[in-house]
Amino acid sequence: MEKPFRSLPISWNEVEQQQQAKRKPKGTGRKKIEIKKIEKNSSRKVAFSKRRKGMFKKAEELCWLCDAEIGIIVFSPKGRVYCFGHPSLNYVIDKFLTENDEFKDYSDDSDSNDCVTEEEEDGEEVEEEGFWWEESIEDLNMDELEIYKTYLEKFRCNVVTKMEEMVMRRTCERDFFGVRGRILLIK
Amino acid sequence: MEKPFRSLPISWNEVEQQQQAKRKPKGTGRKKIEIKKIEKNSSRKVAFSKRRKGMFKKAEELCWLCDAEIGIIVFSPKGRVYCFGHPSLNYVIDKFLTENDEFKDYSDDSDSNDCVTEEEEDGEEVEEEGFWWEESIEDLNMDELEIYKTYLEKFRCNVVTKMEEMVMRRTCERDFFGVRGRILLIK
DNA sequence: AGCTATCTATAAGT
DNA sequence: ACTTATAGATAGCT
Repeated sequence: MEKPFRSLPISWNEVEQQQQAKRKPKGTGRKKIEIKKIEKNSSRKVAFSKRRKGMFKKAEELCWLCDAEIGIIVFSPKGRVYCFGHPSLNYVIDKFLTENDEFKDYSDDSDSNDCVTEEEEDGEEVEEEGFWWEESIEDLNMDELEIYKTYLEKFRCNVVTKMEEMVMRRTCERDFFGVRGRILLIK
Repeated sequence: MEKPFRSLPISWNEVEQQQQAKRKPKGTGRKKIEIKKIEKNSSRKVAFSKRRKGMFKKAEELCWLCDAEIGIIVFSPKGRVYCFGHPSLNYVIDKFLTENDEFKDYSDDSDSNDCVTEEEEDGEEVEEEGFWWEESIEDLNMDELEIYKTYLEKFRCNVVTKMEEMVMRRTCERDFFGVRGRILLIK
């Protein structure tokens, strides 16, 4: 055991720093916890906030990395709701409920081709008009404006409802675009 | 620098182990990745599976630790659906939809400005009556409708901007109500 | 489906 | 809120 000191992969400086750090830790660091209800009120609130954000971030990353569609609804014990949705919560819920209703045939592909982006369906006629609210209303005539007004009513109703909810719950995380959809303006 | 060896917090054995480990790493270890769509098919599949499981675990822990109610729906790009629900997915969705549908009278406005900043643009007139989009447009005449249209243009422009931003970020968590403001309808 | 180095999330403490 | 040590998640291999 007569190795020369210089063979150590850790320098004296580093060792000193480590020892120094051990003497006066600025924080205690993360501890292992049991996964059971946190009884202390303040701790539970902090954990809820941190972990909720963490989970939503994970969801966002999963959407982005793997092109997934995700909807998340979280109710706190107090009943406050927090949501995440991509492309929108209502889109995901609708899709889920629809698929649940019509007994869709999920033939087992044994996971082999999952998470593979589906190519454009050729037969599907997709209107490329865009969203109705993206249309300019400058050129609309009175009749068209009337129709627009109808859509607007529905749209505004959703906005107001959403806004009141958000204000009440003091959260701005709620997906607003429940009214998202493509509607062709009749001309 | 004549410290005795025994003051080292790291033993020779540990040092040897570390050096040994460096010589023959059994894996390359985790690498930092950009959060954008994983183009390689196989990698995306694997990431989707791992991260989906990870997220569901996080959700489960959040439920247990903080007594939360959570529902999660995930669609893979292929269209396969994966769910999580506590106490059950249907319970959470029902609760969410019920709260969404029924119009609630929120009389407590003590905290109503928590997540929004009221801002006056360009010295515009500000009224305390309410939001212009809360007004019924049923009774507006042509001139008033014209004015409404002008506000709507601005409003819609904000909505479109926000939406594009959201699509860019692929998240619907963002606060949409940057456009909130009180504007008096001239009558 | 396992392994491990490394990155990331987060429990405690300030 | 901010910091920091550490538990936990996971990218790249096999």
